Amino acid sequence: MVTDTDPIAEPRVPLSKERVLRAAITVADKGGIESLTMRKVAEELGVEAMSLYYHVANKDVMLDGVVEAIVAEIEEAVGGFGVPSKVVDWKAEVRNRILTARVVMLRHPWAPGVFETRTMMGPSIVMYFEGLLGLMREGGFSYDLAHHGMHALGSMSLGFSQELFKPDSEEAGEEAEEMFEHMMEHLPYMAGMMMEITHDDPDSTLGWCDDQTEFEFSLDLILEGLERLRANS
Amino acid sequence: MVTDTDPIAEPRVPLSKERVLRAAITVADKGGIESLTMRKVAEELGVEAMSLYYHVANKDVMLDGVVEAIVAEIEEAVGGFGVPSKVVDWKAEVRNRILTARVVMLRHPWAPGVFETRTMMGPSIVMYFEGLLGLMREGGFSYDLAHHGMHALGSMSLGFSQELFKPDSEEAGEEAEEMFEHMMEHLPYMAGMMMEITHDDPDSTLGWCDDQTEFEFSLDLILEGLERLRANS
DNA sequence: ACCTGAACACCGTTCAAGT
DNA sequence: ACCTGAACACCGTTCAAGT
Repeated sequence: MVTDTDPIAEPRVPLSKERVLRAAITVADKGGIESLTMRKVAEELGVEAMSLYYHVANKDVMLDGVVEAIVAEIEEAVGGFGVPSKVVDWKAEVRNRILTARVVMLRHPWAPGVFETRTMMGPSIVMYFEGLLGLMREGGFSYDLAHHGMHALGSMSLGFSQELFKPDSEEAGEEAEEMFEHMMEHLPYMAGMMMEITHDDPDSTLGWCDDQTEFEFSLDLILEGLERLRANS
Repeated sequence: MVTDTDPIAEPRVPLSKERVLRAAITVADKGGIESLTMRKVAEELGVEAMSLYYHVANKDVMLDGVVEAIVAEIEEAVGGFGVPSKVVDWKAEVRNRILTARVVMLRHPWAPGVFETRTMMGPSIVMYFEGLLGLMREGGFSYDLAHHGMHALGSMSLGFSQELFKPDSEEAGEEAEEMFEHMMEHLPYMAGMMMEITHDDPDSTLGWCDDQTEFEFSLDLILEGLERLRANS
């Protein structure tokens, strides 16, 4: 049996805000966002739910902390949010930073949903945007255009696009045959697109959308649009 | 007092899926998304919560229905999702359709959050995208480019941009003075942007971001990028 | 200083029962 | 066919109490 002095016993490391946030991320990584409850986080830590409230005021500030922790992961992945004094290729640097952020976000597929419910941005995210803004500024942008540009990038600046209606099942009920009949009749353009695109692609009809490909297409469309505006200003 | 035969009594119109969905939208319009509970919807209808389950299987399918109802509002606002056989200016038509959708979404500020939690798309949304796709196709797009384009538009195609961290309070706690000191020291680019942009603008520092202006800037950036790709293909 | 037990208000949902 | 009462499992959170 385990006592206080048992050398085999786990060290019984005390709780802390950091441990709570890490546990929250672990829980969400394992079970998705709907599993992220105070009680589950406590369980992950081997503690009662009420103990968490000593370290985080409530669930909302816990989620703020989780967002900050994810941004810290991004900071580590990109090697700091600093801005070199001379930026020769702003587009390449911004693109690289965003695609690196995306790698982190893909490790936490539930995170975009949490980011979007946050209303205030903590210091880490501010620093992230400060870095992006700095890259654009040193890359030759006016503040005004850079500001528009950050808005245009939107959630992409943090590496996610929040796809509307991920087509994992799409009309999953119907027979494929019947569904195709229906499409030919009522959705001529969708049907045409499906036929043309699946033509080149041996994957199933649902495999059209390579998220990474679409993300990079959209990102480059915006970055190139901004570069054009910058060059003509 | 009111009895069954009292002619003054309200007609006691029976429940229906449509009435439930309309009530749900009313509740969310009044109190925001967190007030949209089964019990509140029932209360809005003067009925017990459990009665709803006779008309909608559960809350999730109720939300699916709510999304469909909102898209129906969009359909009415744009005058149908049809595609003219000759499209002379795809950009203007797509732009107009999207900005009209935006007007509807602005009436329901809670709706974007609901849209983004939906996983399957119902028939109305499919028809909406069919219409957009048709406009692009008849406007001279290959299916492949149109497909990329729809992904690039993302949630903007339905009229919302889901701003990250709406800066309603942003560091609301600190004194303005102290905050400015802090910014000058640690956030040189943010501070510079703030100074340059607020310079032209008599509004408060937090009034930079006109959502409509930013939305249209982003939308036009993407539409013009797509037009360029279309013209060069 | 740090953690817990009991309790409260509020969810979504089931099910047997009413009309 | 349509609606309801009572009940259950599960939330976030408070508060007085333990160590």
